[in-house]
Amino acid sequence: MPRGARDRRAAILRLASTSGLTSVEELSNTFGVTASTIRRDLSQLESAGHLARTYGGAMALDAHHETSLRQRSGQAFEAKRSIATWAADQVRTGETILLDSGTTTGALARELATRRDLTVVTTGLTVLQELAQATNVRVECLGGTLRPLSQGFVGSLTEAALERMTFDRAFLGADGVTAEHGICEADLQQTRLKELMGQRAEHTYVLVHAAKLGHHPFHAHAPFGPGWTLVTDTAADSAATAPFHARGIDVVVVDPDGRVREEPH
Amino acid sequence: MPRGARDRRAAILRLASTSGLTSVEELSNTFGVTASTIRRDLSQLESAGHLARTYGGAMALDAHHETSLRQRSGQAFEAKRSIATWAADQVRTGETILLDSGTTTGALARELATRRDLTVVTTGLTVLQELAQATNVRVECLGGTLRPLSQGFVGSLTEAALERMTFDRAFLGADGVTAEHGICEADLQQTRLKELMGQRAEHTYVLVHAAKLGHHPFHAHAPFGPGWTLVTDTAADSAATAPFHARGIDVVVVDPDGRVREEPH
DNA sequence: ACACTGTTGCGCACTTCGCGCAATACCTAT
DNA sequence: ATAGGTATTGCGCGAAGTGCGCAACAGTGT
Repeated sequence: MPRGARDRRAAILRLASTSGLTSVEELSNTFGVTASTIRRDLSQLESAGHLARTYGGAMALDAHHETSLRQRSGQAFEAKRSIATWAADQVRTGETILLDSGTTTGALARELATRRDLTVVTTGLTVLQELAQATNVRVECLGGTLRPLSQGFVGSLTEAALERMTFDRAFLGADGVTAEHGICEADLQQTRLKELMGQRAEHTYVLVHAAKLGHHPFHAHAPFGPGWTLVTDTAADSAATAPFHARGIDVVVVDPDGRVREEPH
Repeated sequence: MPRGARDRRAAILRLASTSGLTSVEELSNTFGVTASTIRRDLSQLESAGHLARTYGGAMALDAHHETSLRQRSGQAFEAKRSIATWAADQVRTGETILLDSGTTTGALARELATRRDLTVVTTGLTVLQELAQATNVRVECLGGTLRPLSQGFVGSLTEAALERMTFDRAFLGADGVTAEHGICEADLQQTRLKELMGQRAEHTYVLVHAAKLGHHPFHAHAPFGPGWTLVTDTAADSAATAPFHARGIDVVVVDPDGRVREEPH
């Protein structure tokens, strides 16, 4: 009954999700097939990214881990980590900072997890996940409606919460950035929120790896505020950063070792 | 230099966390020790719950997965799942429901992740993690300050957001529950929040597995509101549920197959 | 009816794993 | 400082898990 192949794989996923951890032998007995077959199933499910194989079995992989693992193998991961390291270095003890949603700010949150005497306010689920166990960091969430794609909170609830607070520093992400139009996002709700976030901080940084410079995949924009700093990685050549310089925007280019290549103002 | 044992394990954790996935051979080469030693390290780190071993290596385990796996092997896990299944069955299409923080409500969120046309509002990070990829469920977070232990949001931000909404159903967790004092939590901030949550819903359910019945580990309480329903599992004998009946509180006892043992009103 | 794709079970070689053992490094208490 | 106890490490071996090729078979489309 080879029809059962798809059904069995789905069942394996369900079992793994509910029990968290399953063994090849257990699955083999449950479905009455050989261990070889189970192994093949696990191989396939692993390739699909729904499962992680362990010694003699498999473990469930939730959405966060799924994307997280995918992110880590992405080409921009190193760039994001460099940017995050630099950004973490700007944060001083005792400050209250605002972290936008996104993977880059998630990386920054990871860097900050071991700090003490720090308040991190965020609109991003990724950030919350990274700081969930950081007992020495005060973590606040602005709330709102969860956007599935960006894993961030938006909406009137978010904006209302934001209007009650100010910050020492705000770190924003972006889907794209151009010197002319500023931050680019999928919809106006997000750009308005980012604009608001940037306005309520003493120092505002826009963290984008080089590939996003000069691109605007969507048509909602939030212009750079006065004094905002653009932070990117060494994959950005001077042709990419020049338009920002021309408009008087501070640009910081960080290399993988954390050194800064140029920092005009 | 066996002093390096602890350092090496910490370094392994760091490496695994940043790269997401590492191999025994790679680690062996990096630290200049035998594969056996690495395996022992991984064994220990796995027992400590910081790591998941794969075939020929290990993978990072974030905080969510850590606690999640621990929870799933906990003795009350089956009870929680039974309660969550019953609770999910109460939720009708189109409703807006409120989920408290906690592992039981997290299990409920998991049950609801595949539903459509549903709005879930929550104060719990666990719930958010379970619903992060649930594209057919509208997810809202009330925001607030993250409490590390309960992984839930509390504070004036949470309460302010709560005051702007009402719900068809609210599902609350608890550290303990007695017929006399109601829900028991570690501090007054949490009990006040739960009280508020229960007041703003049409139907309110208190989800607690049997071991928590009759216990009040702390001294902050939130009394049962009128019409609230206590939901627990079959490990609760009639001696445990009787005090609640005596006070006119509806009690639902769910067995692992989802059947209800008693439901007086 | 026929070919084709996908699935399954089996055997085999390879890799990885866990455990016991002896030697060594580290820690601590006197 | 020294001595005793604990923890760590490397090595060898048997056991377990894994991947791959092969042949047989089910389900599908022409």
